[in-house]
Amino acid sequence: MTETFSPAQTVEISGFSLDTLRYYEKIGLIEPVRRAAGGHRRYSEDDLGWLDMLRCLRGTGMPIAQMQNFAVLAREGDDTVEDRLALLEEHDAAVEAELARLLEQRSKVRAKIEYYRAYLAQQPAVCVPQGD
Amino acid sequence: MTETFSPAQTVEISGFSLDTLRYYEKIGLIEPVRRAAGGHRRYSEDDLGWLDMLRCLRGTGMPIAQMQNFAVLAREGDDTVEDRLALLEEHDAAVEAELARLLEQRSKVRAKIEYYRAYLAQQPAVCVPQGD
DNA sequence: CGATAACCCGGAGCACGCTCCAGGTCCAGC
DNA sequence: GCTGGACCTGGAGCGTGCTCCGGGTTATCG
Repeated sequence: MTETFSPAQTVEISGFSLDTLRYYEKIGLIEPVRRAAGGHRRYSEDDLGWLDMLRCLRGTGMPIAQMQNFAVLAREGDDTVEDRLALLEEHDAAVEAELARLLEQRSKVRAKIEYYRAYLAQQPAVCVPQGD
Repeated sequence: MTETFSPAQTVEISGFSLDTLRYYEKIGLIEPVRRAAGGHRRYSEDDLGWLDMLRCLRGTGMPIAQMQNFAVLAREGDDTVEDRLALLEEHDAAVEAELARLLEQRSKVRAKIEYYRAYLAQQPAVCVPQGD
């Protein structure tokens, strides 16, 4: 066990591009990845788990800077679990707010759509000759 | 009637910054705004209505480029209503998809939160002396 | 009439989050 | 052994969407 994954496999699994993976490592979002003899990266299962976490956070709009805070805490060990939990809960609230905002804005867009539809219904087929 | 609004009022009402208003005008998202004698802008009620539309679109994540397409159609007159409707419907579908994505990702974040909570529950109060 | 605030313009700058590039190294298959 | 593809590095570049700056003009208020 303790399988490892090539960069290409990791791209495939994580959904991050190769460049993004290296970028994340460079800025400390990922701990330095183990290397094979020749210097090529070998991502561990733990790395993939962490990448999955990052995907969740990015996918819900967490800024890089905040993910960095989270990464620092994660690296400090088990006694930061409470802090991390707090950070996630705060983020969850932010996501909730964003969802609410989106829903509200969507309803406005839909109102505009209805408005256009009504316009078209009331002013039908401009090009159709009337009454022959 | 046919009230007009100063830039400051328009900022207040539209929620866009002064710079953003001028930027939008520059890139053609807004038609050239009428000016008072001295060259200061006077936004019309129509302008405000259009700004409200832009806010809906931006607020639901429509890229500037697409809003520009929309603006061009709007400027071409009433016989583009169908095209505009199609554009809005397409956008509405995109918003829908984005909402679905967000909801799914949120559930993953919440799963992580639960995981942390479980960890804390199982490993309670590290600092409390055990059994005196 | 003077001061202060609001506004004008063109253009530069910025924050974010990647993405691409050049010039090399490593490794798997024939 | 050689070739082609995957991978390495540091650093530059880019797309988006504003935001800020400097220097000047116009409006408002006491």
